[in-house]
Amino acid sequence: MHRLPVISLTASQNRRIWLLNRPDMVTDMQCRSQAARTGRPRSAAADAAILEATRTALVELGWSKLTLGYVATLAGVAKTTLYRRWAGKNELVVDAVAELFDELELPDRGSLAADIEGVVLQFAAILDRPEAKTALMAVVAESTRDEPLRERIRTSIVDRQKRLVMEGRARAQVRGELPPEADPASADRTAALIFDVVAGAVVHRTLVSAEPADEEWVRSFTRILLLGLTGATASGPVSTDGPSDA
Amino acid sequence: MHRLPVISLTASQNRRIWLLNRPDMVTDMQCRSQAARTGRPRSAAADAAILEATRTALVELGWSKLTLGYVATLAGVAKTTLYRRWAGKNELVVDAVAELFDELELPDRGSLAADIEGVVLQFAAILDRPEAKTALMAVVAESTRDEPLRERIRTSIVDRQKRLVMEGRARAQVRGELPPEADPASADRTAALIFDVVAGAVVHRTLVSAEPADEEWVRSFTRILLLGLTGATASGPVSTDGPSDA
DNA sequence: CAGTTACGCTACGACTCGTAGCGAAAGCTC
DNA sequence: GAGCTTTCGCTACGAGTCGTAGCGTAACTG
Repeated sequence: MHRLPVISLTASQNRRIWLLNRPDMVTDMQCRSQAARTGRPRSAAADAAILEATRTALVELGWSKLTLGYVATLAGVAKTTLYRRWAGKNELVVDAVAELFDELELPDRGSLAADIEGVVLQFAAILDRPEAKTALMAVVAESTRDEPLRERIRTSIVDRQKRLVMEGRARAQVRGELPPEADPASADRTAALIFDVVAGAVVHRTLVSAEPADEEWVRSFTRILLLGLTGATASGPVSTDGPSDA
Repeated sequence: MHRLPVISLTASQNRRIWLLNRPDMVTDMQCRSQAARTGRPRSAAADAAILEATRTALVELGWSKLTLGYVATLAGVAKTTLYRRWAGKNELVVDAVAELFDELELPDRGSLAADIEGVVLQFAAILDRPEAKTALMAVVAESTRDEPLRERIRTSIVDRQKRLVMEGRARAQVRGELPPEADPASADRTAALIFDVVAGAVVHRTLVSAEPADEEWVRSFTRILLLGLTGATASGPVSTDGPSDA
C-alpha cells in the first residue's frame, strides 16, 4: 500500500478536543480543557478499542440495530465508560467513521483529470465499506435535527474532503488547467459547488443507486466534470499510467 | 401554483400493491392479490390518515424519535392497525415520503437548460421539506442492509426521478441539443450517470452542506452540467423567462 | 500519605417494540 | 334476514434498549 502524503492535515486531532471535553458526567465543554491534570487519566487504549468496536458492530449489525451496550461488550469496557465520553450513538459513530477518512490524500498526479480520478476513487473506496455505508447516511439524517451533530460532522468529515477539492483546484490553476478566480467570494461558491457535485455524485451512486463507483464510472464522471469546468474536451485518455491502479 | 402535467406516471399505484398485500398478520406477498373479496374492507381513509400523520410526526419528532405508537394516535387509529399494513417504521416512512414526489413533473420548457433548471428546483423544493430531510437519508441508510427496502425505495421514489432524467434527455436529443446515442446500453449508463450527478448534487447540497439549492445555485449547477454534457458553452442566460419562478 | 478522577459492575425506571387475544363493526354471499 | 369473513379498536404483555445512579476499586498527582 503505497501512500504519498502530500497535504498534511491535522488529522484526527480536532476530534480529540471533543473527546476529552467531558470530565465524567459533564456534558458541557471547556470545563476541563487544561484543568484536571490530576486524578486517573482516561485510557487512550479504551478510546481506540471503542471506536474499533463501533466499526465492527456497524458491520455486524448496521446502524439501527447497533446498541451501545454491545459496543461496550465488544470493546471490553463498561457501558458507563462509553457514556462518560460520548453523548450518544450519533456522536460515537461520527467519530468512528471519521477515522476512515484519515487516509484521504491528494498526491499530485500531474493533471487535473488524474487528480480528480484519484481522489474520487479513494472516496468511493471508503464509502464502499459496509460500516461507512450504513452509518454515514444515518448520521447525516440525524444531523438535520441536531445542529451540534451537524457541526461535528462538518469539522470531522466534510471539511477535510472540501479542502482536498480546493487544493486540487488551486493546483490546476497553477498548472493553467483552470482559469484563476478573480473574486474570492465567487471562488468559494464555485469550490462549494464542485464539492457538492463530486461528493454528491459518488455518494448517490454508491448508496442510492447501490452500484459500485468503479474505474469505468469514475472515468465517465471525470470526463463530464472536466468538460463542465473547462469547457474544453479532455484530450485523449485521462489516465496516462495504464488502466489499473489502487 | 400552475402545474403542467406532461409525463403521466402511474403515480402511487405501484405503492398500493404493497400496501394491500398484507391480509392481516400475514407478511407474505401475493396471498391476497385478488383473493379475499369478502370480509370487511380496509379503510382507505385510514391509509391516508396514517401517511399524513407519519409526515406530521416526522416534522415534529424527526426520524429517530418517531414511534409508531405516536403515529397511530395522531392518525386516530390503533397501533395494531398500523402493523397490519406495514412491516415497520422503514416501510411506512418510505411510503409517506414517496407521496411527496408525486408532484414531480417535467413540463417542456423549451430548452434543455430550462428543463434541467426546472426539475432541479422542484426536486430541491421537495428535499427542503423537513419531513423529507430527516427521513430520506435515514431510509436510504437502512436500505444498505435491507434489500427489500431498497427495492421499495427504488420503485417508489428513485425510478420516477430517473424517468424524468431520461425523458428530458430524449427531448433534448429531439431538439438537437444532445447527440443521439448509438448503443442503447451506453445510453443507459449515461442516463444513470447523469441521474447520479444531478440527484446527488442536490441532495448533498441540501442535506450535507445544509445550504439551500436556490435559483442562483441551480443556475450555476446547470451551467456546469450543460457544459459537461454538450461541451459547448451554454449561450447566454439559461432562463429565458425572467429571474423568478415557482 | 490524602486528594482527585476514571473504571467496572449492578441495578433501576422509563420507554419502545411487536404481538396476542378479545369483542365489535363492516362488508360479502346465500 | 342468517352466516361467514376480515378489519378495527382496545388492553395487556414479554422482551429489549436507554441513560443514569450508586458503589467500591484502580490509577495518577502532590
